[in-house]
Parts: sequence; C-alpha cells; structure tokens
Amino acid sequence: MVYGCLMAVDPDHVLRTAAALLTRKSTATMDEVAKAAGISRATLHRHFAGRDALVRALESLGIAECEAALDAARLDEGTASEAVRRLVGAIEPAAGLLGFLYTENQLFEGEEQNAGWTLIDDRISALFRRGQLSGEFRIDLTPAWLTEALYGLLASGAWMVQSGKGAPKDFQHMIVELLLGGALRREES
Amino acid sequence: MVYGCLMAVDPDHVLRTAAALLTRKSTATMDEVAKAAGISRATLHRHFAGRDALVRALESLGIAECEAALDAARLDEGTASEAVRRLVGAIEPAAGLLGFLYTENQLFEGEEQNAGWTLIDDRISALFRRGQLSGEFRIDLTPAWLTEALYGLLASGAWMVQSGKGAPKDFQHMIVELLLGGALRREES
DNA sequence: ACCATATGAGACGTGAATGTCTCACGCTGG
DNA sequence: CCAGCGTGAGACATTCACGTCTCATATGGT
Repeated sequence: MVYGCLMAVDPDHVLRTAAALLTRKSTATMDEVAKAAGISRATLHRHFAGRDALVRALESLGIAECEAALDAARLDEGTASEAVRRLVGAIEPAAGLLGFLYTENQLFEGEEQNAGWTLIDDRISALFRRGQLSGEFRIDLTPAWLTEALYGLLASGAWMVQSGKGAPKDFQHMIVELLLGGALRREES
Repeated sequence: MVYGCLMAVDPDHVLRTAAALLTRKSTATMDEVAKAAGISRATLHRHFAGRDALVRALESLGIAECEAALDAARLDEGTASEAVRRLVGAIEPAAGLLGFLYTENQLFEGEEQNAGWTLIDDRISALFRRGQLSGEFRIDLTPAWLTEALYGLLASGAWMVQSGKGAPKDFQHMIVELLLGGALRREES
C-alpha cells in the first residue's frame, strides 16, 4: 500500500475535478468522482456529506463563476452588443458546468432552486433590456427568452466543443454571432 | 390470432405517455412509467425488455417524428428561411422529447448512437447549406453549428414553455426569429 | 519522541430500481 | 361452454450506489 504524502485535501480542487467529470458524464458515481480527484471515497464524503451536498456545492461554484463572469464583462459599459460579447467570452470556461447544472436543475421539481440563479437571470435580462431600450436590440424577443436562449446556445456550444465537432477558438464567435446577428445575411450598408 | 387479441395494450400509446413523462422527469422509474401509461410494470416489461429497450424505442420514435417533420416541412421548397420556419413549426410537438433524447444521448459514451440522427443532422445541415449557397444565410457560421444551435434553441424553448415561463403560441416565433434574425435590430430597408 | 489529525482502504448495512418469475383473473374466440 | 391469451398483482433475487463505520498509516506540530 502506498500511503500518500498528504494533508488537507483542497476542496476547491475536488470541486473543479468533479465539475469537469460530471460535465462529461452527468451520472458519474461518488466513487468515480473521488478517483478522478485522486482521493478516496471516504475522504470525499468527509468533505461533502453526500451526493446532494456535492451537487449543491457545484451549484454554488457555478453561480460564483457566473457572477464573476458577469462582473468581468462589465455589462454596463459600451454597447449592449459589446457587453454580450464580453460576457460570452468570460463565461466560456464555465459553460460545461453550466450545461450540467442546467439539466440537473430540471430534476429539482418541487424543491426550491438556489436563489442565486434568479439574480444571474436578472442581470442578464437587464443587459438585453438595456439593448432594447437603446434601440440596439429588437423588442419582439423578450429579455427572458434571450437569456434562456443564451443558456441553450452556451450548452450547445460547450457540447459541440467537447464532442470534438467544433474548435474551442470558435466558441465565442459562434455563439455571439448567432445570438446577436442570427443566420440571415446582413445587407452591407 | 392475426388480430391483436383483446385488452392488447397499445405500444404506441405507452411510448407517447412515457415520452411525456420522461420529458418532465428524465429519471422516472419503470414503475412510474407504467403507472403513467395505466398499465402494470409487468406488462411494461413484456412490451419493452428493459429500460434500455424503452429508451431505444423512444429514440426511434423521436427519429421518426423528426423525419416526419422534415418531410412535412418540404425543406427544398421556397426560400431557406421559409423552410426553417416550417421546420420549427412542424418539429415543435416533438421538441420536448428531443430535449430528453438530446441529453440522454450524451450518456452513451462509448456506445454507438443511432444512425438515424446522422441522417437528420445531414438533412438539416443541407438546408442551412442551401441557404448559404443562395446567399440567403451568412457563411461564417457552419451548417453544423447552425444545426446544433437549432437543437439547443428547441430545447430551451421547450423547457421555457414547460416551466410556464413562455407561451406555446410564441414557441415558433421565438426560435425562428432568434435563429434567423438574431437579437440585433434590423435596419428597415 | 509523542500525539493529534487527516487520509486510504475496505467492510458493512440500507435502499432503490431492475429484471424475472408465478399465479389468478377476465376477456375473447371457437 | 371451454380453452387460450394477455393482463394485473405481487413475490423474489440481484445489482448498484450510497452512507457509515472501523482501523492502520503517514504527516505535522509540540
């Protein structure tokens, strides 16, 4: 037996690893998560009471990363289009985790969902609304739908990159261009 | 007997019910599926060897409905935009099921996925490519990405309708307008 | 040197879901 | 009327993941 030379597992490292794993395989067991993080299942349970607690922690991580991206994107500066572009670029590293949580949240039928998401939704919706008020964005698509669509496109983009069907370098361009400009060709004017 | 004998359960009805249930709760058990269909678990097992077989059957159903929608949308007629609009309208009833299968397929890591999806992807991609060749669609977004984005938007739209955050009557408009026109306001010309 | 602490390994019990089986019932067709 | 078939109900074994537990060991501080 090799008794590792270690003290104090870094909970954050465990979370990151778990996020990366669950992003690829959302049904991974606690054992797989532990192995992926390089710790034993017992230790994993010592840091996260159970699978629920782990998912909750991942949710908090996802919310934190979203808020960090929202802050970094400075949604109030410049045109709304520029802000959206910055936002997608900043949120890209968390896109996979968001996709996992996005589908995971649909299982919390009756249970109350973390209030953090509401705040995030509101901030993104506010961005789209700002674009509408400034005449930059069309007004027949509600901010709520644009927000939801952004989530969907982020998930699709992350999935495409992960499955190897798309290049990571195209991630931001693909999403922003489709979200803002759509598939139709613009008249040069 | 040639004719289905008596209280023969209608497998198609069972599938539809299962699709409706799993769309809402992707982790529903065989027991829940059976109860939802109004049959016993034993009978459910008699028609579908196991959960795997059930999911496979649902996959076939989803593929069939997609192909039916593709046929009904007459993708070769009129402008590509019109075809996309018809496609989204035709595929709307199956959007929930597609969303379920979309996330379910990501679990089939090593396993081969049904070849039917490839055919569907190709037909949709061909539509977008047609739009590009005719100068209708922009060429900096690949047909593959536009196809994937369509799936993502369908899933987002279906989820929004299901959660009550959006009206079913807006489904087609929301998706088509965003996919084709994007969020940016067009110059009146 | 000693002791507290954190970890790894693994055993153990529990619960849920699955898949298989049997048996009794009711309907249909002959 | 009777035989056949599909069904419902339920028992049963199995698998799997989870959560808890114990114990040996290595590390770090005192």
